[in-house]
Amino acid sequence: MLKKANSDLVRRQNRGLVLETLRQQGPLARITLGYQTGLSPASITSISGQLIDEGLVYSIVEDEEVSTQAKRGRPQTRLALNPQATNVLAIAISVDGVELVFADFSGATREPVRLRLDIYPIPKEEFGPRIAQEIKSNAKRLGIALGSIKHIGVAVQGVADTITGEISWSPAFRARDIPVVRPLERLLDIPCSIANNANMIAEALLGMDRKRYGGTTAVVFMGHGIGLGLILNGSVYSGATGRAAEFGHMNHMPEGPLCRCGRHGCLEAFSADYGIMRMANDGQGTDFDIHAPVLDGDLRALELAAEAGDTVAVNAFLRAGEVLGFGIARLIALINPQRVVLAGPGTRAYGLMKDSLEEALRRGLVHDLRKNIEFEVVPYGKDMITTGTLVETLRHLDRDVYATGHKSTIIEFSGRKLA
Amino acid sequence: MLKKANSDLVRRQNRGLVLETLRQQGPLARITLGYQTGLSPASITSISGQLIDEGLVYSIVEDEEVSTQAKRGRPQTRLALNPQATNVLAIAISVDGVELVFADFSGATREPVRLRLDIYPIPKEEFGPRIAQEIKSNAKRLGIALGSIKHIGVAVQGVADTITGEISWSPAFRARDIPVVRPLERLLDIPCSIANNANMIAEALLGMDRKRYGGTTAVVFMGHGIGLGLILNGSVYSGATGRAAEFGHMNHMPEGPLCRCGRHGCLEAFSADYGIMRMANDGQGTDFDIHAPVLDGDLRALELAAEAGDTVAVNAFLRAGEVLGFGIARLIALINPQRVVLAGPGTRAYGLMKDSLEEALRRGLVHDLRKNIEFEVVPYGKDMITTGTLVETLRHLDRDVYATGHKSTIIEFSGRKLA
DNA sequence: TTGATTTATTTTAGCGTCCAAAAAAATGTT
DNA sequence: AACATTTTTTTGGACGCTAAAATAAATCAA
Repeated sequence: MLKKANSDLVRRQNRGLVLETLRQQGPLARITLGYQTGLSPASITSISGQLIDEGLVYSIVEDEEVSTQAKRGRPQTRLALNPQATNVLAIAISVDGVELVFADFSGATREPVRLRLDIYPIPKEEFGPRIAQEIKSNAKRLGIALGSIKHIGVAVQGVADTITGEISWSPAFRARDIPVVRPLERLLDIPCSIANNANMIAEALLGMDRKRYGGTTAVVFMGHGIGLGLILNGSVYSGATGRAAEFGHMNHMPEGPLCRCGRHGCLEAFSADYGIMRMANDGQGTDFDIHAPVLDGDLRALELAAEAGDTVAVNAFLRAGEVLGFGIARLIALINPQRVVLAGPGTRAYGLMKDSLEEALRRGLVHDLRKNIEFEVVPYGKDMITTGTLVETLRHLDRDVYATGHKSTIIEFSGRKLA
Repeated sequence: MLKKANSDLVRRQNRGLVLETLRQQGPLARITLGYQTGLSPASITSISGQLIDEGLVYSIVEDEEVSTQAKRGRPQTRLALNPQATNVLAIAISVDGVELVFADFSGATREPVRLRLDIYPIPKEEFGPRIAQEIKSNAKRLGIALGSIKHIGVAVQGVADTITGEISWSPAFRARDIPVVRPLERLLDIPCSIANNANMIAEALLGMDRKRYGGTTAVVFMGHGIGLGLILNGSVYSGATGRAAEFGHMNHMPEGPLCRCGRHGCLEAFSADYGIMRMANDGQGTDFDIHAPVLDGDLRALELAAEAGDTVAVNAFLRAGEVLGFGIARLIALINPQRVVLAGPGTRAYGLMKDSLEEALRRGLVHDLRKNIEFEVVPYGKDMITTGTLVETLRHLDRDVYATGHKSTIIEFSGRKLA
């Protein structure tokens, strides 16, 4: 259903457009900004004037002639997002621990902070307060005023419920339904949101190259688990109840090996790191502790063995690739994306899985669907998750918070209007 | 990325809103319309005035006091969509043949026209012209001027490419890549679009009850094939390249029975009517012609046998239900919809599949995901597909064609402006 | 050095849309 | 007939956008 439109909408949308354009393209002169947004120079003057007054944007004073080689005419003065306008915080939670990344309004980040916390056994009510405490002390240490932080984005490995703001289930915790958003908002008085980390990788890709990933893209995350981020018509889709897609727990075969979730035959029971290790260790998984975190050294050793031709190791990776291939075939049959991206630390062993994965795609998918899909493996950077979280958080500020303008704020100062 | 906003956008959106509100809620007084849309009475007067001038809406002259019991105050005058403003046409193509349904701007339909055409063997270039011919003659017969038809919506069983406007593949044709949109537009000079019939059923549900189906709903169509219509965040999603989801050809098991698409183990090879018949006939499908259309009488007989307790028949339905259940479990793991709807003629035998389907859901899906999903079977009406197509077509007119207003049209009359 | 030229930005004047408030319309009540 | 009530229309103003004019700030050329 359509929504009512009025001049408020127009202002919000165009302000948001200007902010997003500056964010994506870096500092731009007003004339370029006008060209990129489609707005007239007059409107740009008006909108940017307000944004400057509000301290969100500033006019760059070009020292010397910079790069712009002496051209005729009045020189351009470029506008940029003001880094000091606000701060944001991204939090990544996984079996590897908890990481905080502070950033300013321009998106520039501070050094990531890795918390020294054993979160696995933590009782569910203690997690939120504990993190809030860490945020406070680290912000203080870095000289960031708590009040200057306008949003906190949390990315978690596992199932995040974006509506209740809880971690429904995560391999990083023994507990379930751990409240995160509520306690952080209450204790810190900062708006907060939570999402699944595969979705945040999708956001990061979208932030990197909107043209490439902007249509319909499936981002498969391979690591301690198998996750999925879906980009549909240019924006990241998160499930109906706010719960992200559970691709790793899509069933591959009814009577398969035991999964960490308690079911049998989930995709991730074959293709996540623990599935591969189990397959290599005993082929059937009878005496293998699937809940123990897989050490990267052990996995690396298995990869080397496979590369050296060890049959058991080779087969473990081939099986992982095959099952992943069928999973992707099913995904394609449902969603029909233009592009499938493999990401995450698990892609390091992609070479060992490639053949069986492609064979599975051939067997599991009609040619018509397969032929138009671009397939790619992106090199994995550990910071993709926090980067994506920051992208999402800053876009939220651009579109929903600062696009509105401060008119209402001014009125709030009292009933008395400014002359 | 956001788009530029201006007063043009405001007008279009609000005009569209008024048209959609009248379409969904029937005739309304201006005051009610204002309340429903959130627009002020002044704006409603202005917008509806224009719509009336353009002949899209008219003011109902209430003969006598009608239902409105004598109330104080100026009586309401209700506004309604003008049926004569335009006509539209929905075309449904399936193995059962081709059906035309003409409707006016209010959505009132004429008697469906079932074409006498054997389309299966038709060469791909002949289909479009042939249909165009039929449209012309039937419109003439019904006294509908071709020029009054402003849009044609086509729904097809199979894979429709909404971008090229071709039928990529359909069980109703021997040929592939049959152009539809292009020839109809060229020969009739009427804008045309094509979609998958499961998507059109989703549109029909959405049109019936927006609140119920408006969030994220998966509509599974059971019939000669297994189709899927996805409603994501309130609107029907069609795949990236414009190709609708191919749920029926999602692989269930690598070495399964042969499917009509040529692969082995597709969902529909177990659960579509021909899959069930094959299973009942020989259990393995060695000497069963899967390409022959299944006669409804035969299927009905099998259902009766199963209801009477015939083991082979019972098992065929149970197997169909089981595989469909696993397919739906996989679908849920990916999309996490709020609601799953089963529709189509195949639901007649739902009672025979229910137990195994539910058991498969239990085995294939983590409890967390399963517990929040509403599951329902809707009784199937043959007209759902054309109804959905008309819903979509009329919404397109409301939002994209008539929302724009006729200002540009007036200017087009010549360079000369009207005084 | 000065005026012409060029390009970027700001100002001005006007337009379209929305809305609050006032006015008008159309009916019922007393 | 005067008043009350409800709906619809009209009026006057606000907001945001834009074309066009004006202004600003530089280079170029003589």
